[in-house]
Amino acid sequence: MNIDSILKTSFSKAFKELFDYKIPPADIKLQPTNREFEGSHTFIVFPFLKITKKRPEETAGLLGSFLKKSSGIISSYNVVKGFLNLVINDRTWLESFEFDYNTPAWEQVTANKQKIMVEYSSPNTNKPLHLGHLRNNFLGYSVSEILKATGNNVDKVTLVNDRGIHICKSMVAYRNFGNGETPDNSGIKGDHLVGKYYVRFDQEYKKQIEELVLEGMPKEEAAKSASLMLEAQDYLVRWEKKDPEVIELWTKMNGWVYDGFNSTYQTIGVDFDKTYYESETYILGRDIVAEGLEKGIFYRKTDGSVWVDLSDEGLDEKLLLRSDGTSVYMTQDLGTADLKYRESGFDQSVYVVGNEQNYHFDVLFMILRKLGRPYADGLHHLSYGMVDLPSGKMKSREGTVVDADDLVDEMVETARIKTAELGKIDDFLEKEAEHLYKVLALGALKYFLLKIDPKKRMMFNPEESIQFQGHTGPFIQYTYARISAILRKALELNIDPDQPHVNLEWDLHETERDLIATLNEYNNDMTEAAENFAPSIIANYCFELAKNYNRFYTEVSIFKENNIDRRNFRVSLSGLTARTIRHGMSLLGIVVPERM
RNA sequence: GGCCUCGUAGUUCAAUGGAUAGAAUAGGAGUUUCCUAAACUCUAGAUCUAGGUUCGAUUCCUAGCGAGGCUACCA
Repeated sequence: MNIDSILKTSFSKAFKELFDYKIPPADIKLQPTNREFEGSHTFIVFPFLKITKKRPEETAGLLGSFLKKSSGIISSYNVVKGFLNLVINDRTWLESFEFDYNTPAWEQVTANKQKIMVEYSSPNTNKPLHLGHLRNNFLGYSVSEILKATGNNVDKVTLVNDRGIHICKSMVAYRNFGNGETPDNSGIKGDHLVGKYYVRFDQEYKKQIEELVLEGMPKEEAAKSASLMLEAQDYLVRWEKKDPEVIELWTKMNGWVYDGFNSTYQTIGVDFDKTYYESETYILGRDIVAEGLEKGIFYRKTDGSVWVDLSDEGLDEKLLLRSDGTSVYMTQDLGTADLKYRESGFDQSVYVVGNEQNYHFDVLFMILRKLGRPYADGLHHLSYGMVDLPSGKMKSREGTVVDADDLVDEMVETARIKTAELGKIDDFLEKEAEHLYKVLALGALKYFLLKIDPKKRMMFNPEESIQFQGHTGPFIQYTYARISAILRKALELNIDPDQPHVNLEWDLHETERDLIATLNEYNNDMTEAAENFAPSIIANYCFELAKNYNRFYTEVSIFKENNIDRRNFRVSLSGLTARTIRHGMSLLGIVVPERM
C-alpha cells in the first residue's frame, strides 16, 4: 500500500474540483515534512499559484481542507507560508503496516521484465585486485541485485583482459627470473605471484635502461632497445601466432591468476554468469570497421588507418584501426558489444567502468548509434569515481596501492579484536566466530564503499573504514542482531510470526509511526536505486531504518508492555524491520548476523 | 592549450529548484537494578569567491580561484 500514491490521486482530484485544473497524479510532487513541523508529507503550492490565482496560504488551506474531507487518510493539516503539511491518521499507518507486513515492498515491485547485462570487475591478469577493483566489484554486484529485485532478468558478466603487452611482461620476467617458482612451491597466491613478476619486469627493465644510458645511449633509444622490452614484444608477436611455447606459459600463468581471482571473488562474495576473455574477443570488430567504411561513417587515411570523425557531435576524431591493420581497444569494444547483443538480446547493457574512461564510452556509444545498432539506446556506462587515499591517488609505482586480499584480512582481524573486547559471543564455536568476523569485516568494507554516490570520487581512510560505529555496515548488522534476539524470545512466547497483530483503533507512539513510515518508503527507494544504478540509495535507506529502529527500541518497551496485543504488534513491527534490513543489505551483498 | 567532473561542519558523506542546509565521526555533557551500550539523548560546528536567472539557488547560467580526470596508431 502506497500512501504517496493515494495522496497524489487526492491532490489531482482536488485541483480538478477546486480549480478546474487537470493534473495527473504522477505530476504531483510531495516531499517529506521537516522534523520541526507536524506531519509527514508536504506539498508546496508556489508552482501552482498561477493556476489557483490565490495567495499561497489560501491555496494551501483550500487544498488541505479538501484533502482532509475527501481522502479519508488525513487527520489534520497545517499551513506554513506556501507549505501544506499533512498529518496522516494512525489508522492509515496501521493499515499500511498491515499491508506491508503481508506483502513486503520487494514483493510489490511491478516487474520490468527487461533483459539487462551488467559487465563489471573486468580485471587484468597481470596483477592482483586492489581497492579500486573492490569498488567496482561491489558496485557491479549490488547494481545487478537491485535490478533483479526490481523485476529484471540480469546477466552478470566480466571481460577478462588476459592478453597484451602487459601480460607478456610478466611472462618474460618469470622466464628470466622465475627459477620455476609456482604458487604451490612458494605458497604465494597465484595472482600475487604473477603480479610479483610484473613488478620485477619493471625493475629489471629500468636497470637495463640505466646501463645502456651509462654506455652512452640516449634514454629514448635505450627504452626501445633494452633486451627485456624486445623480448616482451617478441612474446606478443609469438602469442598472436599461437607459438606453442608462449601459449603454454601464458596458459599456465593465467591459470594461476584465475585460481587467485576465484579465491578472492569467493571471499568477497561476487560472481558472474558468464566470463568473456579478451584473447577471444580482441579479434572482433574488424568487420564492423568494414561495415562503417561501407556506410561512409568511417574514413580511411592515406596511410591506411581507419578513423571516425565525431567532431560534429562535440567529440573528436578517433582511431579505429591502425595503419598496419591491427585493432585497438575501441575496435574490440565495438565487436564485443555486438557479441553481447547476439548472445543475450539485452534491452540494456551496463558497463561498470571507472570515470577515467568516460570519453571512451561516449565515443563507443556514439559510434554504435551512428551505425544504427538497435540496442544503442540501451547502453549505459556506470561511471564511478576513483578511490583516493589520504596520501593521494593510488600509484602502483609508488607502492601505495591497497591490495584487496590484504585489506580483507586486516578487516577480519579488526572484527576479531573488537568482538573479543565486547565479549558477547564467548559461547560461539571457533567456526561460528570466524564466520562472524568475516561477515562483519565484509559488511564494514562493502558498506563503506557503497554508501557513497557511485559517480563521486571518494576518500578511503583506512582508519575510518574499520570503524564499526555510526554510519557503518556493522551498525546496521548490530540492529539486525538485536531484533533477532527479540524474535527468538517472541518465538519462545509463541507469538505468531505470520500475523501483523494490528488493531486499527490504536494511537501510535511517535517512534512506531516513524518506523512504519520508513518501512513504507522502501519501495520508492528501491525503484530510485534501480533507475539511477545507485546502491548508495539503498545503503542510506538501511541506515535510516536502523536508526529509526534503535530509537524505537530504546523508547518503548516490547516484552514489558502490559497489553499483549500491543506487545505482539511491536514484535511484528520488529519482524518486518528485520526482514527489510536483511533484504536491503542483501542488495548490497552484505550478510546480516543473527547474533553479534 | 582544449574538453569533462568536482569544491558543503575539523574530517568523511547527504540534500527531485523549496521551510531554520541533514547525518556520521572527532570535541563537550549525560543514559545501564530494564528486550544486546557495536546503542541512545543533549551540545557546538559548514554551502570556495563574484555576478545573474527565480517568489525562492548547495542545486540552474556566466566569470574567477582551487582539486582531479581525459586529451596515444596503450588498454
